[in-house]
Amino acid sequence: MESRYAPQAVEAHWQAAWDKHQLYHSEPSSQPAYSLVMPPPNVTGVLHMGHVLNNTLQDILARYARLKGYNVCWIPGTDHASIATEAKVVQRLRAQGRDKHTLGREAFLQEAWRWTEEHGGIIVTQLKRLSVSADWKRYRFTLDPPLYRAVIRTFVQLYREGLIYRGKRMIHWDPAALTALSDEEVIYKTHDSQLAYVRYPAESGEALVIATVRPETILADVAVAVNPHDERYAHWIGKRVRVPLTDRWVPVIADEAVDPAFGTGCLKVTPAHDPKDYEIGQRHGLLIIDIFTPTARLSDAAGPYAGLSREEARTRILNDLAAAGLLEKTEPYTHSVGHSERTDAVVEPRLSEQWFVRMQPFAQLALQAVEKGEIRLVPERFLATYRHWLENIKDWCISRQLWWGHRIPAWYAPDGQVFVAETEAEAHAAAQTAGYDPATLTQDPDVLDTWFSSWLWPLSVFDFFEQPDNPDFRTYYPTEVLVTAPEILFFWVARMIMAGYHFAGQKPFSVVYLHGIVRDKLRRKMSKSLGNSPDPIALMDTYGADAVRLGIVMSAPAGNDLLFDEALCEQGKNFCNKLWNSFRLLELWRERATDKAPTPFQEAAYEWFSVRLRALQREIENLLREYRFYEALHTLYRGVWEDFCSWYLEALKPGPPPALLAAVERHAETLLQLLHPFVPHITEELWHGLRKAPEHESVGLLPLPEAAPLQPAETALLESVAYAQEAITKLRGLRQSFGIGGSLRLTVQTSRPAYVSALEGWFRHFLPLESWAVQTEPLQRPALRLVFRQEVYYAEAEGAAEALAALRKKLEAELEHTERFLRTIQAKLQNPHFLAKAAPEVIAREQQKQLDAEARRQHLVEQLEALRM
RNA sequence: GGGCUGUUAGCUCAGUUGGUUUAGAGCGCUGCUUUGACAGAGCAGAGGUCGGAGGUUCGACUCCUCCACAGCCCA
Repeated sequence: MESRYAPQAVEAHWQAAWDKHQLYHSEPSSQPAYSLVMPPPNVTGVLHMGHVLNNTLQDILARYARLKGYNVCWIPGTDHASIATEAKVVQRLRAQGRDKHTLGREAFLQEAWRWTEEHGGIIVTQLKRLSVSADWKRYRFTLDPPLYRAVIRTFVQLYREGLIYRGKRMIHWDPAALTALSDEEVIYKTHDSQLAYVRYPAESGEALVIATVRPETILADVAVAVNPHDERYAHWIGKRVRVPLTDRWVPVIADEAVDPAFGTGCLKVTPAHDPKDYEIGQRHGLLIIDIFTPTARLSDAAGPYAGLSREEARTRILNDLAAAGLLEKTEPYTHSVGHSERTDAVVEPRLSEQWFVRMQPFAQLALQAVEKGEIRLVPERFLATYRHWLENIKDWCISRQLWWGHRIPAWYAPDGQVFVAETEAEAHAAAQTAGYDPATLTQDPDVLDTWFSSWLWPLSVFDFFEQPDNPDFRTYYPTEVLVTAPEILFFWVARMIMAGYHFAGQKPFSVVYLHGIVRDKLRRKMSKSLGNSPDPIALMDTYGADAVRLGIVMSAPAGNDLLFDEALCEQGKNFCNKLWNSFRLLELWRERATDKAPTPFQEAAYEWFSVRLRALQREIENLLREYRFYEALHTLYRGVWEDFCSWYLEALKPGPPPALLAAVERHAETLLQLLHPFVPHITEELWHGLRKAPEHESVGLLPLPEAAPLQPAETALLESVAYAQEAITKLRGLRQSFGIGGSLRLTVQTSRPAYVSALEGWFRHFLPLESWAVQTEPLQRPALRLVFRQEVYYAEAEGAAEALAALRKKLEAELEHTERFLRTIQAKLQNPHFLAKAAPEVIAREQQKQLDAEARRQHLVEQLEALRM
């Protein structure tokens, strides 16, 4: 073995081997199943740190479940990402001087498929580089024929159940992608803008002043509204004002929706371009003037302003208002503006004919499941957000004016009659029956929101819609846990829950683990433009995939956003190296093993670590059961570095004889198993080195039995060894700070000589000791003293005499601390309220503390006395 | 504007139902050690009046209220 661990070749080797032997392929069996579905990344995406986090956590769960003997089925897949992919294809066409519409639907889809094939394999390869132990044989893509059919089938079903409808509604319009968006696809960003105060003249010559951030929509005004309770404007109601820059007269109306506190308390009503205004318009039967084109330029309805962009029109209109003396003032104003999640274009509220899912009935299902505890959110605090969203849910706009995706299975007759059916033939037949000529039918050109296929994911990957009772579905559904980011709790998680209950009558998963967003160490979101988003592949090339996995988990405390720092990968790499070298030491011992019997201390150390390892395993397993990945790793990290390397292996030096070594190697093997979910490659390599197992066997598939609970005697053993280790550390500190080089003659004064004597081996091994004595009486000679717990350690050594003065300072400081502590305890014990109200065992504990502290003070005082001699 | 978190060592975080002796860890920092598994290391050390102000309680990092600051989600 080399003295430095080089991950690259090792990782490549094991990845290939696992793949070749299909270690992670699952078939239904009598073993209990543990299944999970991967949140499918965009098919044409590239791996970023968010994927690394998401998939590492799932991989840890999957590998851990295998150790515990489950039949683990982890379904990987990718998402067609309708709008994102289409945007990229359109962009490429544009670069080639072509465009979607002249190309036509069929040719465009061919382009899109070509794009998908070119870029689709990249992320899969990258996930494998990270060593995602998914069942790649079961890879699914949301446009695969069975999944496509599932989408169509559920659309038809919901339509027939009256849960899908078509209607003219105000939706968010993306003027760049030229499509409708769902509420969830709109991202609000703060904008610094201008609030313009505009005069609307009345016939009387008076004028109403209205504050607006969107003066360009003045041209679409059809009324002015005030709050009915607003006395300032009571006499205006029913009068008419002229819309500035036009000669259109509009009524002043009263509506509760007007906020009297905003601006001047008057609202210009533009039903075509604002959702709130739309509702006011509906209530008052106002007409609708639409002045925008689909690309959000001003249309012919805007007269002289036709052809301008929103921004240009805003500037021009402000100028014209000023010139006409109708602009009272402008003031700076900060507000939130909706942007398209995918194109970042400022969205425009737009009235249009779209398909919607009625969400009310679904919301009930999704809320109940979580509130009744059938599905658990981790961390739990997301329940509040989840509930709030579901209680205020609006219907889901599912049609998109795009081509890449699942095409809406609706056909229209020339008079607008709709026929929804799974196939064109069925639609034609239905039309025929209804007395229409099938030849005149045209299919809806739109496709469905990407999430309309994603919400079926846990069902469709197991072919539920094709064969509801198939063995895969029966075995693997519901899945165990969904690991994802909170930002898609509504987009996706809630809707999967709805779909699970509605279509299959069962939850899709039992636990939702929500991890944070990966940020840089300055808390900034990772983004390409900031250049603060490291390329995971480059990181893996530098540090190794195991180290990157450690790095990302070490930066991930449960539930919070995580601050990723490349230094953590370095730390991960160092940890791998440490682990590597500990196995090198075992190998060295194996080569040099002699037939001598183990020393009593080696046996004692072995006994100790046997218990310590069990305690560690129990701790780690408890933490993993609670999805506390970081803490589980941290426990393991310290267990390896401190307990295993610094104490156990050190204690066994210069090396155990073969029989004991074999037992030590079993300890090492258990450690490898515990580590395997976090660092699969190095553990596999070390295990094969240790066991010389054939390539198709894996430490990750070696059963890991439950660790037995600790008996009281075992807990006491751990406690006493921890005591010895702490005392040894303090004595080493004493030696270091007083510059003592040689070995110590150690005398321990104690009231519990048996307890201390049992630990002699540890002191002898870890401190250079010349002699060791345990007694109940104080030492009468001058010596270095350490007062630790109930004992006094007297250390005599060459050169110690000179250090006595320095020791006095240390003891004095300690005495002061002890006295301060004692005073607080005494105050407590003299407080009659405390004695009257505190529980007896609490009082007893405080009294014991007082006794201990008094004894320690006594020791310290005596030591100081002795030093003055 | 509505809702939800958080504020503990230089940084990132633990701290289980209020009472374990001076509130813990990792990293970083300081000093010593180039000792035979590992300098990608070893050994030790320093460092915090638990955001502020009140309150409840015999007792508060822990419970309550208010304030300040930071962040997230939603409109």
